[in-house]
Amino acid sequence: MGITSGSKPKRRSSRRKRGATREALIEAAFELLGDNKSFDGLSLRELTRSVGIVPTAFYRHFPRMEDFGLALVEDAFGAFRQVIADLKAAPVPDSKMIHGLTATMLKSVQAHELRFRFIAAERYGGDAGVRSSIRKELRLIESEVALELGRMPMTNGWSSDDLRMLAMLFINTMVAMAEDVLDQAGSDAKLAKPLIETTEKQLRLIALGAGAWKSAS
Amino acid sequence: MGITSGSKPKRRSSRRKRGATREALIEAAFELLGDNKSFDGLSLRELTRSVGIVPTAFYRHFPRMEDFGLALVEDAFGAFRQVIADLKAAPVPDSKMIHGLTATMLKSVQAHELRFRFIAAERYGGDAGVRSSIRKELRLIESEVALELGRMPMTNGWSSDDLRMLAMLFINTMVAMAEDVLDQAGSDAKLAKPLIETTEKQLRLIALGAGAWKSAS
DNA sequence: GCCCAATGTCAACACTTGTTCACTTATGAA
DNA sequence: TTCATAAGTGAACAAGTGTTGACATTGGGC
Repeated sequence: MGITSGSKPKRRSSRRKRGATREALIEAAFELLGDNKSFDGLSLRELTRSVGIVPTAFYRHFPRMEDFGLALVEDAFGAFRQVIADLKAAPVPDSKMIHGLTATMLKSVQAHELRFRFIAAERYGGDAGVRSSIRKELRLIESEVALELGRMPMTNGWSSDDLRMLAMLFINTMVAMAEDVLDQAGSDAKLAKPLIETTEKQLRLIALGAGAWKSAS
Repeated sequence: MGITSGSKPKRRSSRRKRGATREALIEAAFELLGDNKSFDGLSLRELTRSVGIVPTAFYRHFPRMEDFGLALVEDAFGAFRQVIADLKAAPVPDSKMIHGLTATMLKSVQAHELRFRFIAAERYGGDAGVRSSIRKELRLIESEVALELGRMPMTNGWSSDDLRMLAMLFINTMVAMAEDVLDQAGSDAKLAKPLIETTEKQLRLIALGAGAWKSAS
């Protein structure tokens, strides 16, 4: 007897590993959202359908849709932090630093395309909970970048307010590039090229401004 | 007899003036979208409900939902152009130019709050048609701003590419301020203050960079 | 004043949606 | 091996959805 004793021919669906369905839901959501949809236009049913579970099973993993949104934000910013780490780790000779930054940024953004699409789309759109959660995460990243900028010789003697101001400007410019690349070019390098060239120019101009800051005011 | 001859007690709803319902639909949409909703989460029925007409009447004004989206973009950018005009018309003594620009921008954005919310929310979110339409409009505004920047003595001898680059940077910074103000401060002047101060600093830094541009590269 | 086009109404269609409830099944720790 | 519990099922509910077609009313240009 043993194993065969309780076996039935009708096994409904091969169950996933422990936390796998949760991840599958998140991944499926990013995919659906990447296809011209926004979070609050996303339905629980099409989500579970594309994962291959019954609608009600959703609640086993997320008690409310709101919690799901926050999980998405968390996951997406995991990718964002990875990008920041890449930027820090990238070996950039000082002369071509800006070029290196944009190139690394471009590659990372394209690698995590769906997550960045999500962040861009939901940053100012739709659900309030998701939005404020994104804002909070961006603030943290601002702090991190500000800290990094403070290490550079160029910013000697700057107030922390000014450092943060510069970090925001830097991030905004980078994010704008990311958004534009995803929106217009996708993974097409040819289309992306003029966008990153413009961004490089902007960063150089900002660097020039930073060099003249305070000493000239 | 005269007027009373054909009158029935059951007049369903007082009809609006000629194009009024169309405008009412647009206005209602902005209001609904301002309340934590996004365009593709907007339903035809709740829209018509809030205007006070029957669902099917919607099609009398817009054959498809898509056309409605484009109408919204057009309307919203009407407001945006108004802001640009305000910026141009504002009497700004050179010494306090940047302060004047941000102040005017802030006032205009708050005056057309709902339209700017819409632009911010749909710029990278949801419907593809709306998104690309917004991008097109922003390009036009970029050109206009680039032209204006080209008139300033600071940009003497700049290539049109560089002018456009600067215009994009300028607009991005302004738009970021607008988005943040709407998202965090609403119409509360106290909350908005630090945001515009940061923006002013950023613009001053950009101006410094522009002053050093090309001559230093 | 007449009349057609613009605008609005009503009923009905076939779906999709979120959430509940009571069950069944598999898994991992004891 | 036992067994509590996490994970998935299926039926059912009351609402909400977009779109159709045929009909009613109004107002502005002739």
